[in-house]
Amino acid sequence: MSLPDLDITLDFRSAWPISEQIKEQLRLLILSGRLPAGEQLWSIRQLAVSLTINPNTVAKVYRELEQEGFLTSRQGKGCFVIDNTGPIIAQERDIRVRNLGTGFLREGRALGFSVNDLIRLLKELDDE
Amino acid sequence: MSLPDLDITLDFRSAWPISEQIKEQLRLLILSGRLPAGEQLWSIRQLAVSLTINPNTVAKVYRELEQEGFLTSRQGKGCFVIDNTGPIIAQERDIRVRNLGTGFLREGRALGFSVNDLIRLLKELDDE
Amino acid sequence: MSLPDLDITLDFRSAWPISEQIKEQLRLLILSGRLPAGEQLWSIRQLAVSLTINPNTVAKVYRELEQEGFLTSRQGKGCFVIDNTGPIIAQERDIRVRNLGTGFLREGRALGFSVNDLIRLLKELDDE
Amino acid sequence: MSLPDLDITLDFRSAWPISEQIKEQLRLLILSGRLPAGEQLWSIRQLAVSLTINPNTVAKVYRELEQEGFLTSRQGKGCFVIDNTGPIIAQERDIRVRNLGTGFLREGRALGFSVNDLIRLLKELDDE
DNA sequence: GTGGTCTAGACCACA
DNA sequence: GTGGTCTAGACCACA
Repeated sequence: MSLPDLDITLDFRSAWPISEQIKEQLRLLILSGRLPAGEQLWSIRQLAVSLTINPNTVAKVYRELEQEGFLTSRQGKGCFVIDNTGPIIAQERDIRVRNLGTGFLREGRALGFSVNDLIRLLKELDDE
Repeated sequence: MSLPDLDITLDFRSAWPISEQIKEQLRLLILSGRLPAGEQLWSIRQLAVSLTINPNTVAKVYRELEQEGFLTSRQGKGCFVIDNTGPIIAQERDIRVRNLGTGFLREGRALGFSVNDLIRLLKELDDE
Repeated sequence: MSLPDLDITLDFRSAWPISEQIKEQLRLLILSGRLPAGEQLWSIRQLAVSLTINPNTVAKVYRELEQEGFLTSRQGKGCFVIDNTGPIIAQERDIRVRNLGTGFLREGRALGFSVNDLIRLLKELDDE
Repeated sequence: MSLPDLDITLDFRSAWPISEQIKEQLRLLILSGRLPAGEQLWSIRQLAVSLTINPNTVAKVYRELEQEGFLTSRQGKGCFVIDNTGPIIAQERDIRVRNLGTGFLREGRALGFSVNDLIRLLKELDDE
């Protein structure tokens, strides 16, 4: 299979369900373009084996991502990344990064840090 | 009750367990000092009613936060915020903000944004 | 349980999956108001027993209807019909009846019947 | 190929099996006479290519429609529409339109519409 | 082989 | 008791 390493990591001990963990990581891979538009995804069985989880769980993940519009599946053929180059995806990317930024700002402030503290931190983390 | 509005919001439809949602928000309120050291928390029943959830859930939350060292409970009196001005708390705050920053940086980059994009975004969000 | 007889009938031999059969009938019960707004639905286990199917199948049905906005579920409490008296539901009802009418008209014509034939048929069926 | 455009449309995302979707549309084309008696149908390969599905699926469809009496196949020559002008076909047409009407009436009523509402709707749709 | 549905049953979170 | 997640495994439709 020519798919790149998906680089999906699961925390089986987390309260966050593993299906949600996979969904979030796949969404990010698609939005970021690391999974190119039209690309065939790992088959349900392959991904299940490689993550050592049950095929049903992967099937649920794919079904829900299909409903959200991130991929399409076809009987007997496989699952494919939808076109992720359009303006809707670009907009979705913007929304996500803004949400992340807002969360970081809000929590950071709640912990007693100023915007400048947070910016300094980002630069510092970037240098590492 | 002299406690300020706790400003805890729950998403009942989320896959993230309600108890975890409450714990995370209480941790943040304590770390940030918005719940001052020594302050008495809402009683289990009060919080349960005000969040429209079962007292068992609140009891579990308090029990676990006590184990983590965020609260102490005194038989028959209630639960109280531990001293949140010490160096351990300060260190904990640093760890959390670094984790948040790392996450923001990682996800932001994955979505195709540079550190400078992210910093610009933080400034922009700060001005609003 | 005070729920009225749901009057859901399944055809286990159909190519149409039973989960889809249930979904369609529940949608209709909700849109028609026969399941009143806010009403608690049969529990997953109750409905599974009464239809002699697996609870997982009912859970899937409820989950998908929740995503479509027909009901909401709460951990440990149950599943509830959403407010079905609003204008959106009225509009949805209109859309559905128009689709049905269009389909009837199109297929009827394809079979060689005129609109008047179809109207006559409706009256005749109504008298029975 | 002199066959008219078959005008068969498939919904690959539907829970309704693709083979059933094709069968139903072919039945209607034959019953309606749009596929004239004795007419040669598309070859299995042609139809498969034009619908972007697997030849096995088309073969299965043709085999089942032959069993139902809608087609006949002649070794090495192809599939042909049976005579659709006889009384049996006329009767079949009647049964189908009655079923459609019954369904429209039942669902329409369930949604809160009267027979007169439905008749008015049919007239309105006919004018468009 | 690939996706989709369904059953059976364990286990957890919440009421 | 009630919903939610997950595993294990059968069986079907489609390629």
